[in-house]
Amino acid sequence: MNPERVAFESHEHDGCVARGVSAAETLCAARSVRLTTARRRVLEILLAEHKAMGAYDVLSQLSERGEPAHPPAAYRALDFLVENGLAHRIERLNAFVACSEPTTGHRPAFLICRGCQLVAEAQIDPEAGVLGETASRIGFQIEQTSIEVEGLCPACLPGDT
Amino acid sequence: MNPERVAFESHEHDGCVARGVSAAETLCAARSVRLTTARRRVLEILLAEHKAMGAYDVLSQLSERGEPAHPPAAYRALDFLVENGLAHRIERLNAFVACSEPTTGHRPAFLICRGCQLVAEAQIDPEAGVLGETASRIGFQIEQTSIEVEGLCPACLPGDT
DNA sequence: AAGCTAATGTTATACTATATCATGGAAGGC
DNA sequence: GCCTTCCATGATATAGTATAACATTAGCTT
Repeated sequence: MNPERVAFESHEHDGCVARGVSAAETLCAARSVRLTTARRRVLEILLAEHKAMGAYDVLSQLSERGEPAHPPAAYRALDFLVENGLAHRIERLNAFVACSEPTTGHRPAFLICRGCQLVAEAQIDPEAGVLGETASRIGFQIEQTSIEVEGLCPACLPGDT
Repeated sequence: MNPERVAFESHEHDGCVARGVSAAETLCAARSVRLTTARRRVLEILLAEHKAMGAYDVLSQLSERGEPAHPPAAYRALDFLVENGLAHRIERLNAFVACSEPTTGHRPAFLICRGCQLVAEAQIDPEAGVLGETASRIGFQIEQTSIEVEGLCPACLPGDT
């Protein structure tokens, strides 16, 4: 399977939420961190789309489900998910997306379609390649990376009618 | 010269502002766009540091110089500079930095030091390497890229006292 | 059950960015 | 020279994103 294709391929999406939550439970248990109700709800909301959602989008989804819906509720849950690799922050969009491969520690790159808003994750090691080479040459120690590209996915390319 | 080293190397910084403004003038003339006073001031402010500055940091610098200082004044000038490749937006920081190589059209990567806040620009072609390969394999058409790494520059690494 | 720690509730506020409409100023045509 | 046109700026208001600070609750350990 090519993780980076998931979002753009048509797929049985129903399973995404269930599988994602289940993977998260396993991961949290292994780490002895608590996937509380609030955190699980937010994860479910993110998993329901392959799109990036703003914190306030998440908030209104919470509100629709009758959950507490003040900003810190959303941000705290999102922070937890990001810290634990269950979600990622898309800096270009000030938004969040569920991780598509939560079992592996990783620093993915993102392909963001400006047509359909889908976000795909590509498993890329930023330390490899020219960037890592440049960093090590000048003695820069990489801690965090954001690699985000915006453009058009195959389905949104003109000509694909 | 290695452009990506500029910010982290000690250098005669006085020249940076003058050279940057002069390069901007040439570039704007060539393109028949206007480097107005407001835009030049903002560019000077950015060039005075190799750090990323928030729009409101720029705004208070403008205010200190007796320039008009309402948010649109800063954002408009910053937008102009970014559109014309004279400055870059650092998404991770919601901030802006003067371009260190304004003469060339480019989509640079950024090395952000969390110790001293300096931002260095690395001339990297994002379409090369694994990312471009992945994109073309799945048929994703890249339009914009943000490649930003955060970490510690040589001078801020512990052990360098 | 007591006591500790992590998580959540609640309110207020800080920070980032843009919409909108009014005003001013430079460049080219007549 | 003057007009027109377009681009840039002024000015005000407001939208959108994120966190500070402190009170309260809930889960775990003993």
